Amino acid sequence: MHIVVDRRPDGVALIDDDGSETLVPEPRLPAAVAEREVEHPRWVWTSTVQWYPPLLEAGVRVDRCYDLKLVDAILAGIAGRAPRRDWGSAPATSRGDTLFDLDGATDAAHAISALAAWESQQAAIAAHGEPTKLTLLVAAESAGALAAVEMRHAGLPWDAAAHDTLLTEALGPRPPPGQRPAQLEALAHDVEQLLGVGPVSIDSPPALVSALRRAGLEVATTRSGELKRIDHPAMAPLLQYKTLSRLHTANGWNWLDEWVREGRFRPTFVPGGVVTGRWASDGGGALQLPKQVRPAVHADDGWALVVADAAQLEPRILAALSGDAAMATAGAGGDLYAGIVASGAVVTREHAKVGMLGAMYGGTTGISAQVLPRLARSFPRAIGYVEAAARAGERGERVSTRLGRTSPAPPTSWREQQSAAVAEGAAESVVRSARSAARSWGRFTRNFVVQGTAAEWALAWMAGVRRRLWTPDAGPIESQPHLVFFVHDELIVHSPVDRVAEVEHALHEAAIDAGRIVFGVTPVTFPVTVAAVQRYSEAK
DNA sequence: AAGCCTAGCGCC
DNA sequence: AGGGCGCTAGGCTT
Repeated sequence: MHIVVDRRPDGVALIDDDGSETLVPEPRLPAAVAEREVEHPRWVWTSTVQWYPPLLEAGVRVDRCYDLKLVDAILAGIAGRAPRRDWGSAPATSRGDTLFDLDGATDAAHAISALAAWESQQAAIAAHGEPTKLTLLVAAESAGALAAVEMRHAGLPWDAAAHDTLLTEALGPRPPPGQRPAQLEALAHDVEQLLGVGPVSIDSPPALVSALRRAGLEVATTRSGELKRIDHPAMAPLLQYKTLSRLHTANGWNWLDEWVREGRFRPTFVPGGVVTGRWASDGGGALQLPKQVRPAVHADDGWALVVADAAQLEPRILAALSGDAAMATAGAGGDLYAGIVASGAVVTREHAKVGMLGAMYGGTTGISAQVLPRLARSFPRAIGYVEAAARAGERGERVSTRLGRTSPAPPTSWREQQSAAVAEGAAESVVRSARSAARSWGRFTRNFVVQGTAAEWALAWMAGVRRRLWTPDAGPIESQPHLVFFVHDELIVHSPVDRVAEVEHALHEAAIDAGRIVFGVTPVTFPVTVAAVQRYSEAK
């Protein structure tokens, strides 16, 4: 038995094999939106990552969609709605042509209930104080989900032979399973000899700490930062061992075997996977691709990788969020940190950079803390904005991104800790640890507003690039310039060499659009650096 | 054996 | 006593 979902003038029909129909009310849309929807249908479905891959396999590219699960997660944060768990297995419905054959009455029931979810979500958005912004967020989140599935489908072009060569040059030939590569073996041997306290289980931090202490070195951990400050001949081979061991275990031959097939790395991107709205990845460590292995990311013959990076995205986001005209001016020249130096606020570009990063992360030590007062004098609105977000977090309040994604409420245990600290006769240690926890939550909310809004800008950018790259009736996605990689503020497009110029144009234009979409009229610019290369490592 | 935690390091 | 992640190995618990 099959049930076909079909759109009708008076609603959405679920048609059974025997011709019987169940009519579900058409979700209502504002007139202007409805008109646009007719020209550019937006598929409403429970989950893009669930439904889109088989469509792509079948050669179907979806232009726009509405992802019920992703929107549900956003709204659950805002309205205190309980996130829904039982989405069932059926897509909701199409808006436009028939897309799915649904199998059986159970799926039909799911389709009806998903339609109800759509209406409930629309009502929640309409009731929100900023429905227009929220609608943009929902559209951007859903467009990102389409791009995520498309990027996995196309895959990142990967030169496995080049990867093998760089591994062999660094580690020696690939060893049999269970054995250490020759270079790691040699370095481990050197470390043992130079420490002179017998055999050392170099891969076990506790064992390594005790060996170092036996050798008379006062260390608490085996972190490379701590080891670097120690003057001892064993430190050089030990630090090199750690670097190479990391390469071997995280992105070595095993990784290559598992993740690269037919010249493509196909990671699973997880839209909305991070609390701030950033993407996460699942498997392959896609968002932590080390610079060491980027020479293996290689365009096909006759193609190029167009690598684009949003320059100093987060401080620019902060400037726009806070309406800091002085910081907008500092960023107008293309290098925001150089602009901060030119403003006279600080003396070096490095101070400008670590100062701004510290302001956005809540740094309290070092150069970052030293230059903060100077930045606060020159850019009071920008610095004031993150300070206010931090204070709100310390009070247990929630904060919001530009388009309306909200930070989670602090856990109950946090609230109890705060209550205990203000109770009469609270021990000083209790007060101290509560204050520390409050500051910590404040650093989270401080960063949330910037990181989360930057994620919104990046989604809008990606959606604009995706739309510009696609030409209907010109073959499948992977035969045209197409997105292949995304990391927070960076995009890679795989493009035929003779179309690179238009791809570069698309990347620049979409960045300008993204600023307008997220912030409306703002003096803040969002420049992107673009480089067409053969290997990822040649960019930047 | 499987599941969970920690240390440590990679990325933005 | 600087935000957000994912992954691996070691080492513990169940």
